[in-house]
Amino acid sequence: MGSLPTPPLNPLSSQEIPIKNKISDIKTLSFNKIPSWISLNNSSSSVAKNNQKQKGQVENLHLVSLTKQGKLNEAFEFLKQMDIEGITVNTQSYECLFETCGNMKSLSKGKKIHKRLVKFVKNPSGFVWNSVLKMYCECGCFLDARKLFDEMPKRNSFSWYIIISSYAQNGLFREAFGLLSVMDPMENKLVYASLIQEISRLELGKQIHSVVIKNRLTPDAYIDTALANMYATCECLDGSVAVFDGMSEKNVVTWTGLMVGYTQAEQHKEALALFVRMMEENIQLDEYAYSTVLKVCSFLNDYDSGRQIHGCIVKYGIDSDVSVGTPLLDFYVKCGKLDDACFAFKRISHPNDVTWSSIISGYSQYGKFEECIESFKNLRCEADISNPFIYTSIFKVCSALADLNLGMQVHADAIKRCSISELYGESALVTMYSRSGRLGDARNVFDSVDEPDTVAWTAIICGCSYHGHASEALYLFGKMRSCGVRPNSVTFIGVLTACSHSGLVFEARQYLDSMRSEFGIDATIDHYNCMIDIYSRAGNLEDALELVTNMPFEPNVASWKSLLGGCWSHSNVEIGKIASRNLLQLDPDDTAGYILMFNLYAWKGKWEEAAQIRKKMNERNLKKDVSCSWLTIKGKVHRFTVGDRHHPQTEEIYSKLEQLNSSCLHHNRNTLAHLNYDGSYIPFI
DNA sequence: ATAGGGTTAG
Repeated sequence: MGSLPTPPLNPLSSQEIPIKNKISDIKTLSFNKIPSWISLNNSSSSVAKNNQKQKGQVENLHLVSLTKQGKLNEAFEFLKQMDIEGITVNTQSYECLFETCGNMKSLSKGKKIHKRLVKFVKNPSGFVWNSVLKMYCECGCFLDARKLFDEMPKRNSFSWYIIISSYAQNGLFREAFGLLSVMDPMENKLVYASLIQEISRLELGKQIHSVVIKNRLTPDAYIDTALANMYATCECLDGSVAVFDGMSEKNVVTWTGLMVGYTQAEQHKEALALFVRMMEENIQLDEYAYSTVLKVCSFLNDYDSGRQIHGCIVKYGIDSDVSVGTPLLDFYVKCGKLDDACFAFKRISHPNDVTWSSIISGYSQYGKFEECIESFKNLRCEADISNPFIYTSIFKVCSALADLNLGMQVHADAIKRCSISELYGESALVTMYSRSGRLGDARNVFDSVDEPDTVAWTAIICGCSYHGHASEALYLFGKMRSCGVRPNSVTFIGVLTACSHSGLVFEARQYLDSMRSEFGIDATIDHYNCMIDIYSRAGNLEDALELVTNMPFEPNVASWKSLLGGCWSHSNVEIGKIASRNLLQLDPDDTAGYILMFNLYAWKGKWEEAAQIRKKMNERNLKKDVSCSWLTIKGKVHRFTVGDRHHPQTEEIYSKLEQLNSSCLHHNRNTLAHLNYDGSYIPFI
């Protein structure tokens, strides 16, 4: 049950998420998605007998399928059976096996296949040899890789490329340069480009630049572009610009590369200026250039430039191209123009997962929850597309709606599709469960996180705090620190809220002070407001007032409201007057300012003053904001507002409420006061 | 050789 000023949106709560028919999916899937339980073992020999020409083809395909799924043990078992049946393993299968062994860094299996290759395959092609070489490189086994490379019967420029770029990727620049020096540079420009691409240290970059010059590989658009990008990677934008300016032939890739360089150096204005130059020089722009410049506009929040660029895109007729349309729609999302984003989205002829995640996250970020869920439903009906980004956004929407039913469905769906993003998705799930009243499930999700980061820890700490489990929240905060994870400003909101709920005034003050001294985090006004709330709730109204007036921020509505709330709970008219006066000065339309003060005067029997307040409120024609609460039962949302008697079971509900209320009587008057304040029994106006 | 998406609070 939650309480929000806006009515809950719950478009999916009583419906199922559309899940595409699994069987029909499988028919259209490519072979590598066929699950391994569809075994061809039993039928394989008969298939082979029926079609002698295709002997072994089905088996090899199955072998490839198992391998591509990473089921290497099953693949090896199947390989044994193929041997028993006398079926030859073809070249494609070998290549695939080496590729997967490399990807999975399974050196022992890779070596076995290598031995097999040598034993069974006469005169393998250069292509196969390169796949063996790549496997050794990817497994990080450079001794074997080098041995193979030196002895390789069919060595081509791709072999040089594989080993040299692998050396470079692993930081083995000495070895990379060693091989480079014995290679024919003119025949292997690609190798140079790949090596240049891997360099992220300026000294090394300069060295290779001089090698390039010495070997007369420049001027060359390809090489020089790589060099310019390399300087950008080494955070030496001057170097990039120098190479760029020295180039006589620049192509669109060169220009775009420098634009990206400016972006990475957070010089977005310069990037945009470069784009303008590109247009002036009549460079034929491609989708990469548009994509990059649109991201620049997003960063700059430059709606006008973006719209002009949109115009060019339409003129060139590429707004339906997914690689331009997606950054375009995301640009509109970042500018908060969701209608424009939606328009751009609809123009894209083949939206991909990035497109969908961009529009869905847009709706989620701007609180368009209904549209967000609607898009998600459309996606599930229209295409077999999903990714962890999309689910993360949906989890967030479920949190906002506190819709446990939908949240659990989507969670299950995400598990089936392996689409829960580490940390991002997991943290969103923690919040989703905790805000839906399932702290235990939130904890389960948190406990399953491999290495929780600041955000994940913060999510569970805030969850505990939200549920009033202050000591657990503070315990987790300690544990977070002992795990060496640094808290941030949001973490302290959670910690301070926890203190607030259990009246830990002294501890809260210590946490607040430790922010700067121990963690180097500057407290924001939100942190001070938490502290004011803590003092106020605990009845330390003088301390609270002192903090409001002397904190390093101008008090805002929330600061005074906390103080006024405390004055009401602790019946302090004097400070209450100060608080309400300031509150109403900042926001004369804030009803809480009037109501709390009215209640305070009324409680004290100061009817005249109370009437004054009420008069002022009437003069401004203010009505108390109507809050609503809701709960979902069997997928149906039951919504309640103050004094509401529309529900078919009104009588039962009110009698239960009466019962609950009388059992609360022994509590302090705050409990009742809050009920009154909500207007459930004595409507204020 | 160049491009596009997500998380924690109130």
